[in-house]
Amino acid sequence: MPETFGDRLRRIREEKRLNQAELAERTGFQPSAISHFESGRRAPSFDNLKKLADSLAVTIDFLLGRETLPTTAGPVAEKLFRNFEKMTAEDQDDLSKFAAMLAEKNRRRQENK
Amino acid sequence: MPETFGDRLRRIREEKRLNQAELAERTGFQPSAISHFESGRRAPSFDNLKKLADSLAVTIDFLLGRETLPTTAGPVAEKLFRNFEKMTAEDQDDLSKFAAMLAEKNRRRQENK
DNA sequence: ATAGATTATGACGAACTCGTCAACTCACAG
DNA sequence: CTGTGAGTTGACGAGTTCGTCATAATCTAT
Repeated sequence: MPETFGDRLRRIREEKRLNQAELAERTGFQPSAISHFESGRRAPSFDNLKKLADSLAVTIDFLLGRETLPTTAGPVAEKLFRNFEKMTAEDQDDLSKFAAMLAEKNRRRQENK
Repeated sequence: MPETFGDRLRRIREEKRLNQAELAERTGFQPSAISHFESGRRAPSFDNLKKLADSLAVTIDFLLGRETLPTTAGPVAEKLFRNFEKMTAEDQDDLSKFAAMLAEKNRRRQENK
């Protein structure tokens, strides 16, 4: 059985360590709307699909299971990379180290259940 | 005026040298449905968005005008990019703010010299 | 200018999502 | 046991898209 849209949404949300209420707040939905999407009760409309992808900082294609890289998109990612271009190489290294630290922190949390 | 979804759909369809009827046949719509989409009278639903992207052989993100990253190349950018995907949404926000700070610092330094 | 292809527009009921809200389960901490 | 937080489910009217069809408008040649 293939992974449904709802399954994928849930998986990505949990990877980003958001609960339904938090994701609802970011997207401007009711928490129940997230639940409806994840359980397959409703399919998000055009506009709301965009909001979900933005809030999770992933591509819509990734959200829909067309696994083409990069998986990252949206306003947060765009701002980050735009600013990345505007700093010194040294600052870029520092930023990258900070990112590695955050990613590592998340990896360890994943381990400890 | 930003390019609307309908504008983009039309542009891509014409690039592929399809008329509305041909695209309609590929997607299983009525020709009028394509016209409705291109003129902005209707916004395609979740499912139909997928069909359109399939039939035109483009990503949904491209269809929606989301610039696919990265514009930046190099090992440092790639590492940052990979780690970005592996952190919580909140950390992504924090990282982006840190990047904005560094970029701002560099901008001010440029001014004073 | 006439004919044919292409696109545009508008209507119809059916089906769907929307936001909102209430009621319910379930896990877990005090 | 009691409460608190997270998630589920189901309902409601309002609004939208659905497929289908008819018809008007526009373009493209001969």
